Amino acid sequence: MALTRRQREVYDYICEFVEENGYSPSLEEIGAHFDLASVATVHKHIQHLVAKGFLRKAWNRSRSLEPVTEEVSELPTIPLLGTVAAGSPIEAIEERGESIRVPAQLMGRPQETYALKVRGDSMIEDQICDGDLVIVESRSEARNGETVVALVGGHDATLKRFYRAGSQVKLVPANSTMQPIEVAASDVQIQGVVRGLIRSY
Amino acid sequence: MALTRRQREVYDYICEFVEENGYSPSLEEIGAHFDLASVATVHKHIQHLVAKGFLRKAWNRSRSLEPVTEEVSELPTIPLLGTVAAGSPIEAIEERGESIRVPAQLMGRPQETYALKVRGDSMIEDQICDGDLVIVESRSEARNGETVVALVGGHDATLKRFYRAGSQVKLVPANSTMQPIEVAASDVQIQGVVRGLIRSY
DNA sequence: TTGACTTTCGCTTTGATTTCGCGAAGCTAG
DNA sequence: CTAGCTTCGCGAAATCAAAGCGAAAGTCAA
Repeated sequence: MALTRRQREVYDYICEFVEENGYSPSLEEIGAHFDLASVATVHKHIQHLVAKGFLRKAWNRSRSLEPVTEEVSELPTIPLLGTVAAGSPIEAIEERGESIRVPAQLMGRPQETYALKVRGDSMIEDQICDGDLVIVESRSEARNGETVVALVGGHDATLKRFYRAGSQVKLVPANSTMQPIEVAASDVQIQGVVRGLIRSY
Repeated sequence: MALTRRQREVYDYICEFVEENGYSPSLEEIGAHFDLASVATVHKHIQHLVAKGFLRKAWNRSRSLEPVTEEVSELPTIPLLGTVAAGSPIEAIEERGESIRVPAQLMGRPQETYALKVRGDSMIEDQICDGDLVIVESRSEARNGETVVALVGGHDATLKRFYRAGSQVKLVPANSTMQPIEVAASDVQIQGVVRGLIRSY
């Protein structure tokens, strides 16, 4: 989406104006700067800029122009859904409404990622410990060996390693003092796969 | 959400007032400053500012205006300085010029925080493994038990647990197959203390 | 209770944005 | 070259939001 020369000039002027004044110029002011006799002209330029993604604006709102800054490294915000038991499955995921920001490198598809606070030490041998935040990508399938959030029996969420053999699924804790859970694949619902981890000391 | 000129003026005045007096102006005072005859006008401006996220206020409380500091979207960027050996000290910290953004909850003082990529498995029992990114707060002193980045003999950076007994310092790897380093306090320079950890699968 | 504030209501004015239809240039493909 | 496209420009009318007034009612803290 390339701009024409005129559009570029208008865009630059708007940016400059906003930078300087803290509010956006009116169509008339823009027109005056370019010696244009009709605001309709300015309006059309702005529509093009919006269409091409260089500007955002609210409809029919005074001075609502906003240059779109290509925030290269804007941190995605994802919801913190609740707590997941790393040990025996004790509680399901529950909505808590919080949200956190995570580094982009931990994220796959932005819309389908969420965070859970880990409870218990059952994944300790995978270096996931109590209190850690795991970044989970929402998926309904997993590959062998991946660490997953799984719903067993429809109501208990748990964090385990996933292995499938035929129609049987093994959910293995990374803790040698604990036993794997082995159930029919139909009784397990994969909620997501762990993509990242954040720990705060 | 862009402001109109008037809204920006009002907002600026409120900020200035708060800055100067330590409390927020009343509607009447704001009105007086702009020669407005009705507080209703001021009230409307403030409602817009609140709606656009520039101001917060308590309902029906005198002088409860609070300019919203843009801290929410202002994400701390910290430099990724290089690699630190979690095992035997093999290489010093070296500048690589990269930088990453981290969640605010991992940060202490923004200016004095940096990240290092961990190499080796010597901190494995503290659930820090090869490839992890540790968030380090720059400090020259540490308390017993903290995980630190230390310079031993002036040139080798290493990640260890810190224990001090008198003038002796013990740097303990969290890996039972490895030996602690024990040296005079004068030979150890603490570079920083680990505050957080980020792992990407 | 009182007085210092904030909310809310209806109404007017002012200022900006939208939308119309029209025309002149300029680019581009057939 | 030229038909068909897009950009760029004009001006006027319509529409809507912002910005203002004054008065009355409601709240809170002291």
